[in-house]
Amino acid sequence: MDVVSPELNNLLPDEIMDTEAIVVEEVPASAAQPCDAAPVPMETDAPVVVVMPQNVELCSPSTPTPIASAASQLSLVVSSASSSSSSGLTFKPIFATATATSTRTTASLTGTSVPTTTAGLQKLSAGSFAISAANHQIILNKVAEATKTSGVSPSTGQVIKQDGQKLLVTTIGKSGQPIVLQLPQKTSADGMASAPQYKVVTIGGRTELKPVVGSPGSPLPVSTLQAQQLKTLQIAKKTQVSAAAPIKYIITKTVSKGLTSQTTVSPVIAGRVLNSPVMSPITLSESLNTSLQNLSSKKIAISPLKSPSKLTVVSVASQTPNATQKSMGVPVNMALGQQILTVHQPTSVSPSKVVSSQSTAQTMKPVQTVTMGSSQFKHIIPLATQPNVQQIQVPGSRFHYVRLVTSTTANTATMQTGGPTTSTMQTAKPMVVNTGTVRMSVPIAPAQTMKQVVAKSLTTTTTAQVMTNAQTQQRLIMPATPLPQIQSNFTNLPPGTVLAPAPGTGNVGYAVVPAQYVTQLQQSSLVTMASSSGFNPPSGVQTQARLPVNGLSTAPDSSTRPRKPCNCTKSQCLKLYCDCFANGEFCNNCNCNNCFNNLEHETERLKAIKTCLDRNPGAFKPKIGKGKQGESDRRHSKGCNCKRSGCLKNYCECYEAKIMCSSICKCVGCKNFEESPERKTLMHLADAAEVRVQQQTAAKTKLSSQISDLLMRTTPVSTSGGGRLPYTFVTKEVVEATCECLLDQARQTELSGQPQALAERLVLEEFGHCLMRIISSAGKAKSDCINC
DNA sequence: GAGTTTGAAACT
DNA sequence: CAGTTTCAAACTC
Repeated sequence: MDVVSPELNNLLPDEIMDTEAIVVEEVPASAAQPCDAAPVPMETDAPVVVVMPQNVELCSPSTPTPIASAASQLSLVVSSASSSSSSGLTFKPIFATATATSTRTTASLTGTSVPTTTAGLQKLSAGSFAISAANHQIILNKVAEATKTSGVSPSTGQVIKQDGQKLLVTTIGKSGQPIVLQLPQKTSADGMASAPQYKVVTIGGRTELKPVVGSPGSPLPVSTLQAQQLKTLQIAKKTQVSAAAPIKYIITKTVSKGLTSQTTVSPVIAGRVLNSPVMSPITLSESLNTSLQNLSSKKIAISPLKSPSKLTVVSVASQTPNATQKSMGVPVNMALGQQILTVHQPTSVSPSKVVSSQSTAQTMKPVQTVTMGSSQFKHIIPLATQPNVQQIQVPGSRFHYVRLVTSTTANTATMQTGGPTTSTMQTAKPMVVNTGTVRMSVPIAPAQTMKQVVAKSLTTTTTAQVMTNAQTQQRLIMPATPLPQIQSNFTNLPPGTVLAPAPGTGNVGYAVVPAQYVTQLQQSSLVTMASSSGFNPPSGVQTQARLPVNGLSTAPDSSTRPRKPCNCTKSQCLKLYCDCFANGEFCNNCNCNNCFNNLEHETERLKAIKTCLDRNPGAFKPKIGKGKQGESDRRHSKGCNCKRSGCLKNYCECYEAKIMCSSICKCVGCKNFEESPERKTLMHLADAAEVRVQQQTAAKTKLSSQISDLLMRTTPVSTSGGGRLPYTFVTKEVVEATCECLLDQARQTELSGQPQALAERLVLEEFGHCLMRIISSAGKAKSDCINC
């Protein structure tokens, strides 16, 4: 295992992983807040929520409730308020009111406009199960009065009881992905432990409670979960928990886009933080009550991202009272003294993209099992493709942050391989975190990237294979301190895992991994897998998820559009001069020399990132953001400083971004403003050029069509007479199409200001091209006729 | 494709 | 913070 030296770790940007202190109040779990309580800020202001690129629908058993997802998030927060023996969680559907508070952060995270109807995290009263239509969150609050019974109430059909625990399910994503919650083993009157029950929360489907034979800590039987994509959360009865210092569990599960991708379960993050002086436990209610204002100033570290939409940061822990906890994209539930489990499960792609891999998905039910039980707080987390690298997908995210946090008061955390897995998750390698107060912010891969990787694996091999191999290939850069502790706690970490102590935090570690890093890891895993399974992956290792998925091309968007290769020669691609680096990407297929922006130079790269952030904390933030009120929606964050280009060339960042210069620009002789005639001219020319290209394309297409049509009609003649001369193909339609091409060419040359002589020449050349097409077609027709 | 221009980033 | 240098992209020929 490679370990990053403390010196290097100190170089890592604090902004990325350091979290701001979060003021939380310890509140009894029973203190459920009304559903209309203050919404919990989502997104970046909250530390523990995982953003899922996938839309999820949460439906109550009786009344399926499709949820329009403004964001893709799924988080499970389970908090144990007391040592109560009863095991029950109430699940009561309640629709929360939408609030606009969370919208802002969402937008900042995703870089896209989010409907203001996004509702904050809804808090449910006891025995209730709330579904936030906007945020798609389900909060399961432990209710004291609900402890009498466990299981699903017929009337409500939504009761999941867990004594002393709250279960918060926050999800935004697509439907069809049930979540199975194994209720704590209930002790019957005769003292015998009853079979654990699994609460199946079908997102977008029905909810059902399934008794399952097996120990709480054991994986779910395959038979029970087959044919379903399940997310299993096993909640063992927690005992000996101090009521004064309730321990809460936060389980955040992320599901990536794609229905079948779930089978290729991605790395899981597991982290747990015990109560500490600085981290007092907070109840769900508190987290819900935590206003955005409180959290806004405590945003988590942000990766060097060019655009917020690409930010994938999961922050998790704060070690010192003064430590701040920042989180990108996650609502906070980050409570001190909470156990936090972040599980990322890249699930699938949109149904339309999963057709071909559907069968595979069925056979590979990714099941994530988290056992939180006993006083030891053991967490058994079957790890997916990258057991130790929890991947939280945020669409467009480019950077991955992995953070390990150990509590100073925590017991020695140990991580060991979990028990045998009998479920379909054969590949899932359970990871047991024993009382390890470790929080891990997991690297996140761009949704597209993840989806692509998943798709490839699905189409070529089984998920199990992917997972198994991924484990051996994964490599995690995790700042973690103290190193010895972390290392001892994560003996299962695959070779190459980098752990480093975070600067000044004593025992806080983190890792910063670019999205492509994960992609590379995954792809390398696929390679390994291929070697054992006979699958030959594409030669291009770093494809950035732009390949078609199952034969269906993924709709390219701005975030996934191929980036121009860089040509850096002196910067080693470790300075912002390099667009790749500036965008938080690895160089791929670039023309750079002596490139260090790759996996082979991780330490240098991290150091460079740190340096950039030290110099400018916003170095990786998007340059184009929203302007002030009354100004254009988009403007350069810093403004340009152009002197000679008039801001009408691509040298100007404003012009390049197709936005006008603003008041903050320091440019000289700026012509990039609304009323600028030069700008209008340029815009006109640009538009005209685009139109011309379209017209020309259309004309040529038409010409080809006419010729083809003509060939179809003249073929019989050719067969009888040994072929027709080319001029016989010059029909009225062909002439018209040819003229359109010529006129188009003429217009183009005229608009471009070409001399008349040149224009005439170009037109003639175009005419020649047209004739050649006609002749070629005629020849082809003749040839075809001879053959027939 | 080589050379020039340009402005952001980096440096002092 | 301002001036200078470095750098790579944009641009020109």
